[in-house]
Amino acid sequence: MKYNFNDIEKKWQDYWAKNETFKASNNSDKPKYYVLDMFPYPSGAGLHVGHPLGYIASDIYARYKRHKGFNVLHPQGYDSFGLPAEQYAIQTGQHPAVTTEANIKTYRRQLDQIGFSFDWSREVRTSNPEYYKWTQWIFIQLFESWYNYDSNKAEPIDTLIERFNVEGNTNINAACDDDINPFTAEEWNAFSDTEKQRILLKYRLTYLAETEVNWCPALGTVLANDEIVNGVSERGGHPVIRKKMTQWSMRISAYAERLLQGLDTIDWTDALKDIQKNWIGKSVGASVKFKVLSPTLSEGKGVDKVPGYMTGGNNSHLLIERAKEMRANPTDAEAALWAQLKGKKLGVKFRQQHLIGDYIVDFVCLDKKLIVEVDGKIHDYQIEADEERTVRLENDYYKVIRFKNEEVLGDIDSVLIKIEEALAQRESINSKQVLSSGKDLGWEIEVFTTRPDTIFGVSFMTLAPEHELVSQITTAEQKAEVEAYIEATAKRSERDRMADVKTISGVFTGTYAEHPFTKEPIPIWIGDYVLASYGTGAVMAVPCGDQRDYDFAKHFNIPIPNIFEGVDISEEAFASKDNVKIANSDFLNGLNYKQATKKAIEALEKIGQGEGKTNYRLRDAVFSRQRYWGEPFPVYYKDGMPQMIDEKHLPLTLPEVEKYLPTEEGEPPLGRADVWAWDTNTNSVCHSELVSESNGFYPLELNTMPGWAGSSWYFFRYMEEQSNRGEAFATEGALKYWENVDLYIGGSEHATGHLLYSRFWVKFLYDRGFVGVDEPFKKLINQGMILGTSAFVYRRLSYVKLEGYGLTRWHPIKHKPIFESYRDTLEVGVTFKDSSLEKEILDWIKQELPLLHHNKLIEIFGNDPLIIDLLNPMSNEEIIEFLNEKIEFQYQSLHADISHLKTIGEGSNIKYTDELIVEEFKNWRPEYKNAEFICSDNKFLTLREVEKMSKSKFNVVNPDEICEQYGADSLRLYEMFLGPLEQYKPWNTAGITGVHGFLKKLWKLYVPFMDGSLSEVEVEPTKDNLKTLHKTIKKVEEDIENFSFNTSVSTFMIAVNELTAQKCTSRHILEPLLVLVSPYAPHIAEELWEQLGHKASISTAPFPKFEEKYLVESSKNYPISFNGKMRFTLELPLDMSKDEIEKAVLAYDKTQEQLQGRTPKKVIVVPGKIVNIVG
RNA sequence: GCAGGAAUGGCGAAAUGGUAAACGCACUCGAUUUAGAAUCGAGAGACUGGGAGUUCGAAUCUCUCUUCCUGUACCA
Repeated sequence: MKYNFNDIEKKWQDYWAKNETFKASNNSDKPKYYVLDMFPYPSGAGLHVGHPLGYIASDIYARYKRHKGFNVLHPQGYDSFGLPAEQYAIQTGQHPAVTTEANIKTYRRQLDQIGFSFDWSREVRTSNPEYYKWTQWIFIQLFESWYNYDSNKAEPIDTLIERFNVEGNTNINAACDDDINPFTAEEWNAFSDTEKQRILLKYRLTYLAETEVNWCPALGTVLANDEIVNGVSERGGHPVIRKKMTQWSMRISAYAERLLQGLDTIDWTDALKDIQKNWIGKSVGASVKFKVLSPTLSEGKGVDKVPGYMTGGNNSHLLIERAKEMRANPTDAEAALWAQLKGKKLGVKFRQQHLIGDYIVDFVCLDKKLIVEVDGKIHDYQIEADEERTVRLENDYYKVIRFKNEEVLGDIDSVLIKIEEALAQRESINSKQVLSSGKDLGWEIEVFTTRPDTIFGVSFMTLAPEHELVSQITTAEQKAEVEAYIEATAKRSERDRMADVKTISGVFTGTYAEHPFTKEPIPIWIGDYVLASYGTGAVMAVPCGDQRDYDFAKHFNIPIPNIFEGVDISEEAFASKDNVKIANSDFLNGLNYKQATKKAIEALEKIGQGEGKTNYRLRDAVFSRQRYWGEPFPVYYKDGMPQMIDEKHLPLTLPEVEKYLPTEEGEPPLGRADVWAWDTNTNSVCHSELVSESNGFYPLELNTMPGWAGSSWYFFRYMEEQSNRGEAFATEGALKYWENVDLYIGGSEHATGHLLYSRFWVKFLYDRGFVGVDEPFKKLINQGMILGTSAFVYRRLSYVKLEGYGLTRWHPIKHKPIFESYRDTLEVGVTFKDSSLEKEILDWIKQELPLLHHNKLIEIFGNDPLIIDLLNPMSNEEIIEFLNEKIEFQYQSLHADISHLKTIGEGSNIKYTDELIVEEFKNWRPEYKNAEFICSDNKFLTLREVEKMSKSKFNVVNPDEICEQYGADSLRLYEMFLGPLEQYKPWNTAGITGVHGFLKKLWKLYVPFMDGSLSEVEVEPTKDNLKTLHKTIKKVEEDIENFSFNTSVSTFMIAVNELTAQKCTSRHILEPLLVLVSPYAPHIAEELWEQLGHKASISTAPFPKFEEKYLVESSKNYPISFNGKMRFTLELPLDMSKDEIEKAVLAYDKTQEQLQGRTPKKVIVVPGKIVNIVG
């Protein structure tokens, strides 16, 4: 009787599929249990051994729960919209639906072969129109909702409109855009429909807004913050730039507080909760307004007040004469334009030939910082190029628009319209002054602080260099320095700033703010340690309580007042909030952090210069993607305003396009669709060319939804049976029965994406009464990743090093690829010189160069004029001479596919070595065909390193082979046996024979039942049999409940070893044992269960009941320790009292031997555990 | 920098404050076998990263240092 795992596994997989063994019921007397795996994306590479880890764990749990009498929902499906299929479509022209379908087939085959107990009747795919109909429906609900902070939940937008109708918006406490203007009910009712829509958009939970987004040109799409890793795209590693675009956004920030609070109600790991907490980034504190003092008020500390129109720089005294001269002699175009601009003809004041910094601009509106330039004459006195000057001016927040002489003279009307448009987009400086209550200049700086208690410790303020007030408050004296600083910091990339956090830099603006309580002047600095994007872009610096402020103050010799009682701040700031009293702080003296914070906020509120405030780091989520393969928005545009398609006309299905690329105009791929407009007459999609608002044909939205749209609610869809899915995303009964996911297993990489967004959507659906739970996943476990061992080959690259123009440049030399066998002295990314290697390269170039060498040079060095123009005029000899000593080298490491490595052993013991099979590697890529391989000892070695298992790293191990060789049960057991579920572990098949051997041994225990060698008489279990069984039941049950699957595999091994030694043939032992094993190794369990004579599947057989009585012992082999060290053991009855044990132990020979006549000081007796003798 | 986690044989790992190293791989020897594989049996091997403390007793609790991993990035 051999254990034919392949046949057995096939047999039971077919049986389960045919009998729908794991189909969940929506009507059951059993308690419910919902086990879910994180939604897989069906990639073209199929499953590798890392993927099933979590699936096996959840499957064990699901099967265990069935044995425990639960009605288990354990579904699976596919997050089938996504980038890879689209990238593939762009490359090959294959429709993403086709490749996705093929990928799903592979996935399904592989999943089936591992024997998962999924209820496939409930499968969902996000790319199915019957599914995304409801994704679109949820989007519409979000659009039709606003967030009311008073009731603290989302409400239908109609309730907001009603309130606008009767009271305007001044009393509304809503999550909304920042730029809301107050209006009364009368004003609201007078607004046009379009205007009303525009305003409502600022309140809706999903809204259109111009946002700065992470644009990835290579992928042609926008990426979310969490899709960017180290400044490049997570998928593909392409560069990402900031770009302004009109996008759909989700007002997730409205839910920041509830997303944070909700974490306390769910059973997730602390690590995961911490990640979400950090991402939400709540800080409680106060917003404080500091009045900006005019320099004259600062009593000699500032400089004389400069009139607002004097915007010239330090050279004004020289330039002003030229400006006057130019005003007197305008060109025709300038004169014509000036006639139209002067005297506030456009509603704003323009000045002509005006000094801005060191420039003279043609026309400027200072209030709106708009400069109008008329080109066409030579500015002989002006050396800088116009472009550079524009950049400098725009750094100062001026907007520069240019016109040509001909434009002004030929069509002055359109020039004026353009100027008016530009003016309309500019904010007025004066309008800000109206809002403020500053004493003199009328400006205020608002800051956010988490430490309002330290307000008396403020000795300066720091603004981000990008802060809008900087250019306005900077005094003439400081102007040059401030401008230089802004320019310098603008050049520093984000990465530079990050890498270099130690350098302290900043500049004084020359202006002072007024302390709200002491009225002392506080110098205002700018510094790039303050981020424009967080809070208000300004901080009140408290150097004694904040290390960065402290460092800044030390560096620039700014006073550091100490406001903490009895704290030494001579070396560093005191940043703790605990155990300290405030001092030198007027009315806050003697208070602790909490009391002082409260009192300071009260005082600020009293004088109207601040209030308690909570800040969140969480930003609204961009929801648009410029992609084809995603859910279309159910949106068309009327008067530029988005309109929702009525839900009864959903789904709005994805149209066909001939190509999956953006259009020539840069529109998303849907812009290519011929049939992509909305006909409001028939409520259906119509030909794009028909668009005409008067006839009711409107353009449809061209963006599609991001990947997280479909995955934010799929767990509800599983609750509904296929047949009822038409009427709702899930019926009320189904939602009520299944509630939410009891156990969710997946990787921690989804911590800030999927897991946060789904919580947001669920809370929203809950608010609007569509679901009855406000958290999707009650318990969540992160499985660790299985790592692969990659192989790296080292490629030697050659460069020409040229110096000049103050820069060093390395020009790559394009010779055939050269690979070197790995040795530990090879370093990646470091350039070095080597004369013999250089000679080789020079010889090669010499040989390559023909007499007319221009084209060849381009072939070798690339078409870069910096080097080609340099070398081309030289003769061949001169070129070689010139290049001498200028060649440098560098190593680059590349992934080789591990299948190109030599193997040792065969069959089950096959192992990859470090050695590369050069011929296979050469044939892998056409560009390696002629590559040179430098071996050592006739071997070409790779560097093996453990990293994430991934197709792109060519280190994947496919589970198919394991299944074929050892069977799915062995794979399942082995993956669990590798170690704790959450741990990261490299894949190594070395131990798989161990678990496979265990299964064979298990099988052997049952052979007597199969080969007829067992007599018909039932064998009664022995005491030992029962002890082994019940010990195992207890341990396995505990282990599964604790998700400690590795230890239960050991427990099975121990049980089988013991039962084999006991020669157990009792059905009363072997039957329950199968049920214990069944969640882990279901195929063998089913087969043996059947062999024991059962007709029904083992899957719902009751889990054996643990009975303590079989483990009860009458005696215990007590470890006897002396001073905590165990010396020997002594068998004593368990019913002995403490005193009796002590007596018995002390009377024992060995005890006396150990004591050697000493009297023990103390004897510790823990009955049933241990005896410890001290002395 | 901050937050979280980890460190036990050659390897993966186990151990409610109570006999440290279970279980598996690899290794050695023996049996069976023409040989190998498979199977069976036997065996060798780590005193828990370093230091201190609490305790009758510490892998486990506290402090500290070292190394590694993960997350996050000047968050006011």
